[in-house]
Amino acid sequence: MPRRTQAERSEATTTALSAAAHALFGRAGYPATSLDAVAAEAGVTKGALYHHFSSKRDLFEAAFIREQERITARLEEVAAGHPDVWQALHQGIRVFLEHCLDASFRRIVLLDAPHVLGWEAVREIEYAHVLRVLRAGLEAARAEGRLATTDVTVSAHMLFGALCEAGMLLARHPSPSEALPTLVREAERLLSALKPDAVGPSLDG
Amino acid sequence: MPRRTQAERSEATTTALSAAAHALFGRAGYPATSLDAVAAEAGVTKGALYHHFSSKRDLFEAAFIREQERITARLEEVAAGHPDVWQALHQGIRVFLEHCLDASFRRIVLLDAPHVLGWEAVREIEYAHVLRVLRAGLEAARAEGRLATTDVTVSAHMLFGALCEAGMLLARHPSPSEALPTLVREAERLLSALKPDAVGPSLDG
DNA sequence: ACACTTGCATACCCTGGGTATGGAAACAAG
DNA sequence: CTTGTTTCCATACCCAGGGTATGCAAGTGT
Repeated sequence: MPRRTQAERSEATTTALSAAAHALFGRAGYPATSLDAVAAEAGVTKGALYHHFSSKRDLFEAAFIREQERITARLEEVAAGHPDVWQALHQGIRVFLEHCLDASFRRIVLLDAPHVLGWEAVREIEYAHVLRVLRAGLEAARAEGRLATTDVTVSAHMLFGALCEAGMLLARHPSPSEALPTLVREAERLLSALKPDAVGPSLDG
Repeated sequence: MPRRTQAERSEATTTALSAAAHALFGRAGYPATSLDAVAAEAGVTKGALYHHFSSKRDLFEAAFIREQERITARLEEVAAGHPDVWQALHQGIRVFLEHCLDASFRRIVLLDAPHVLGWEAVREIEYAHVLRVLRAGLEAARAEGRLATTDVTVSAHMLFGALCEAGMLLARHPSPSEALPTLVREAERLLSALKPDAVGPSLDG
């Protein structure tokens, strides 16, 4: 590699490290992934790693953000393709659940992130990605007067929690393609609770 | 301590270790808790620890089960005190959310367990505790013809996921006591989606 | 051409999970 | 009450792996 500028070198190793970290964290999980292994996979040494990332946690955060951007891009695509708010939400649910079949996503986002980054940090980052899209969807429905929820943020969070659990359930199922319709149906049932004509949380029979 | 039988000694140190582990894991979290610290807190050494527990993970599992038993006992109490199925479920939601204000519970059950034990193991254990109670509640409602869900297991899981997220939200709120009513309301809204007269997951407007 | 900064490799430190060994106390058998 | 055996646990150690310190070569501003 003759005559590369500093910025080029820097960017090359950074992305190589980020990609290697993403691959290894997603395959083996956080604790089973050593920094030496990441550096080796990226073709550099730990010295380079610590020059660009301050800690293992920092490196993991990069991988986490990478995953967030992937799923967010998919969801925004879906949202853009469906002018009707509820249809967009329904399709978004399906796409999210299908996305949970990806082992790296589950490992990094659902299993390791809360523990490694802490709930606060995860929430912060997700607010700029997945939760932003979900919130936007609910907000749009509310603007059209088609949402009964008082607190959109809370609803988005709870719905997201339910979807994550459903995603794990789906992935663990012996035949995910068979289980998917049921999961989607039940998820949509929960979503429908937010519609204005739902029975609501009254304490009747 | 003059003349103690083997079983007594064994049981004493085991419970001491278990209690110490529970305390430290709950306060500092899994990675920040060293086995030396646990042993010291229990008044023994690592030798004793490894004689009774096979690994750090094993020790954590004991702490996790301890937490499961605590919340499960509370919920069964609630269930027993409310003859009406839906009222029991409503009260159960409130009690669970309030229980999330306990930092040890959040740390051990919500944050660390999935990562340390793996989702499968957590699910297995929760099936014998929290999820068993929730499932029983939903099953009871179904037996009375007051539940629309086709798959009770799936509904229980998703509801549980939503409640955990709500619990984290509650705990992080600057004034949990103020936030609690909203959280409970929204949780009940989701729960009401399972009632037979809810609008359902149809693809209407 | 010069000092100076950036990018990274090598070598090292040290916490902490896990193991191996040995001894003391309790139990079983004669 | 011995004597062999097992249970319980402390001491000492191993080593993987996250993080740090140092040094050097390749780029960079003047």
